[in-house]
Amino acid sequence: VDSAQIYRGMDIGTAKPSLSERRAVPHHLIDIIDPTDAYSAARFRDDALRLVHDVAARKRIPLLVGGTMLYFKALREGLSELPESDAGVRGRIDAEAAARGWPALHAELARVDPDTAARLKPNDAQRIQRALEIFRIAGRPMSKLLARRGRAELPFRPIQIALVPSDRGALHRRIEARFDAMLKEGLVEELRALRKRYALRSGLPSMRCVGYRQAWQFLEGDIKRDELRDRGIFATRQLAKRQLTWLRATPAEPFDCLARHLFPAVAAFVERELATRA
RNA sequence: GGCCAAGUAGCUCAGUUGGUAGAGCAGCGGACUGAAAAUCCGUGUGUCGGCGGUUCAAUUCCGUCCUUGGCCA
Repeated sequence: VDSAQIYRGMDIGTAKPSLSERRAVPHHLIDIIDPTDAYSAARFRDDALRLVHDVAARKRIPLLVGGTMLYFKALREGLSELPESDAGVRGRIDAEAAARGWPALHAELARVDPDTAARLKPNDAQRIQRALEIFRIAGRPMSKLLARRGRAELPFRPIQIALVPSDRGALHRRIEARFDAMLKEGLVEELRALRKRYALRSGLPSMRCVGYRQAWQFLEGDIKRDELRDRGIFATRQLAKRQLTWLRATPAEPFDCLARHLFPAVAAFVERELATRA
């Protein structure tokens, strides 16, 4: 469950598991698309359901690991039936936004889909674009389509475990060390090579990933080396904070007796983690 | 040792022709349905370096001391 490790060639900045780790435990949904392409929550849900089925059929236990919380939510709760994204429609909306500004498109959305416009801010480019895209393709407002709940029932019972850092300062120190290590391993050089191999643009989802966005700015000469380090660390911290916001909004379930019985090793791990905390 | 400049929010700085101050970044909180490591929203009391003086009133003017940087010895 990771929206960054899907990209081929983006190894250092996405902290992909090493080859030996992948040999010890088979990993999935890594290196599945080129950095020029885009993935989606819907594709993730389909892929994840298929893989869980396959793994279970081999009498193994599927572990869903990662921090892309929207993907978890899409898997758990399902998605409504909405039209897929369309590059042509998005291109036209982008052009209109460049000319008139997003608040103008927000006002336009308010005319065709007042409910969705009411919950979106006038500057939320991405969501305004999506809502307009849906209306133009489907001819119906997004709010109406969302009213029909997607099929949510899962063919398995997920046991959810989240480790929330108890010391924000320690988290920040680890993030700093992590980004320094990535720079040392050659994050900038990796991106330089990727730019030669693929026709990349700064607006691509892959190039907006934490670390790659800042390394791109560095290669363009927009920022200096120390700014690359600072901004990479800032962006990682902010991502971690958003993930914590998701976790707080996710109702906690007790790690119950059945889970302990089924997964004694996981139970032991959780107990050890809890024991190290005050 | 002398001269000059600077000391204001965690950082970089603005500002107050005297009525106790504000931006960017960071941080913190929140939202989240096919781009989500994305996108967006909210949130700023800090001995305005210390001490003293002038004044109804000083962060602002004056004196002095401290710190930092530069130049001269």
